[in-house]
Amino acid sequence: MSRQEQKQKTRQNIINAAFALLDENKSLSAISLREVAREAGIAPTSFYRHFKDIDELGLTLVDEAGLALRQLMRQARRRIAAGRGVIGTSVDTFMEFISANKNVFRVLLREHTGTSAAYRLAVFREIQHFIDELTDYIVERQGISRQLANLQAEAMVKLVFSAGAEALEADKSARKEIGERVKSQLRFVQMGANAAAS
Amino acid sequence: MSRQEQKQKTRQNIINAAFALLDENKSLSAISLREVAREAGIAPTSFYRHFKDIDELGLTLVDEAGLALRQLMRQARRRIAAGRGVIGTSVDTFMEFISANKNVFRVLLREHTGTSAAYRLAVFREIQHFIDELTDYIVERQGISRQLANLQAEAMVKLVFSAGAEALEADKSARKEIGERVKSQLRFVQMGANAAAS
DNA sequence: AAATTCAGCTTACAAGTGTTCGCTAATTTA
DNA sequence: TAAATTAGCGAACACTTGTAAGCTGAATTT
Repeated sequence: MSRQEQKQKTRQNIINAAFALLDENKSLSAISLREVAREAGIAPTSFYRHFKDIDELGLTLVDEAGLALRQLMRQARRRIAAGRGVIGTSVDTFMEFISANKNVFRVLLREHTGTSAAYRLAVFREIQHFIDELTDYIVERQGISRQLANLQAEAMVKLVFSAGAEALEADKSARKEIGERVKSQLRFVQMGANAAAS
Repeated sequence: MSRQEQKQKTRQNIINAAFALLDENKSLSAISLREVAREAGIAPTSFYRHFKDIDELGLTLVDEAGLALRQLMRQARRRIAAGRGVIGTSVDTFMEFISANKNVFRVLLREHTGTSAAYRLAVFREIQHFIDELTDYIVERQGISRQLANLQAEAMVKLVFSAGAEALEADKSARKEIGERVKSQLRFVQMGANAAAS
């Protein structure tokens, strides 16, 4: 294994260790450098060979989480194209993603209202990205004004994220129920926006 | 001043100190006992004369915040009774409350997705309370089924809280804009729910 | 083959943490 | 008035934290 490869691997170990520590009882600002190092199996001081700060690691995690989110969106669109309803498919895909990547979603959720302005901004950007893409989709699909579509998209994303927050700690059957509720609520929003357009 | 009075006063000092520390960069789980004691002007060890834990203080803060929220609701209802639209009045009242009690609202927001299960549950209960009261109001006012009203209320509260989160860090003009946006979104939800009822 | 680079290590330190113990001084009770 | 209670304090404890300094050994370059 070349030196570069090894370094890359250790870096990934650190990232994985951090995600593993971000369970329901720890936020980004609460994980310590030493803790991460311990989990990653390296000496505390070796951490600095890979990240300037613990904050730099944090921002990396937010980036990775945002990336995963975008992949999720693509997946949802693919499924929609294959038939079925937009809202139903999207929510189901989202819920599946959450239960399969709990800690990834947790980072976004937690840091969205967290204590670090930098993290908050980073998460905000990821969510905005999400809203923008949904806005495009709605404009195209429902043929309403961009402004209305944006309001609708924002409301929908917020509702879905809120539901996701609840779903994180729920078991399978509760998650299903949460999913159904949010689907109804999304339909309210959709109908309301369409009504407002005419 | 009697001994009891004095003790009560010190206790309140501790609570106030804690709220003061909960600015945009600190969460409940991040404030240390010693920090609070310093701010309250007492010795670290004296803290234990008033609270068993720092967690006990945390739950007290959540309770106080919830109380403030309920007072807010009452105030909003009073204003509505005095005329004007429901949604407009409620949102305006809410936004005023937030800018006047930033740290109080911050506690609810932050700990809602925070790292302590106990805090999360406590906040969840406060929000649920809020939703329940709104549900009653909607049933009475819009004459739709309890189930639909509950879905509507939940969606509305979530949207308002999300908007509140943004408003916390915004300046006055941005806050106004956020308020207008969420009002539109609430109308979407309302129209959608009414449409679903018929 | 010799020189350079550099990921990872050990050691060390100052600063902060929660919590125990025993004391004091003043209020409250008997 | 004497005894009991108790809010608040200082000292001390065993931790954990971030980070600086300097070394080692193996991969890389010359």
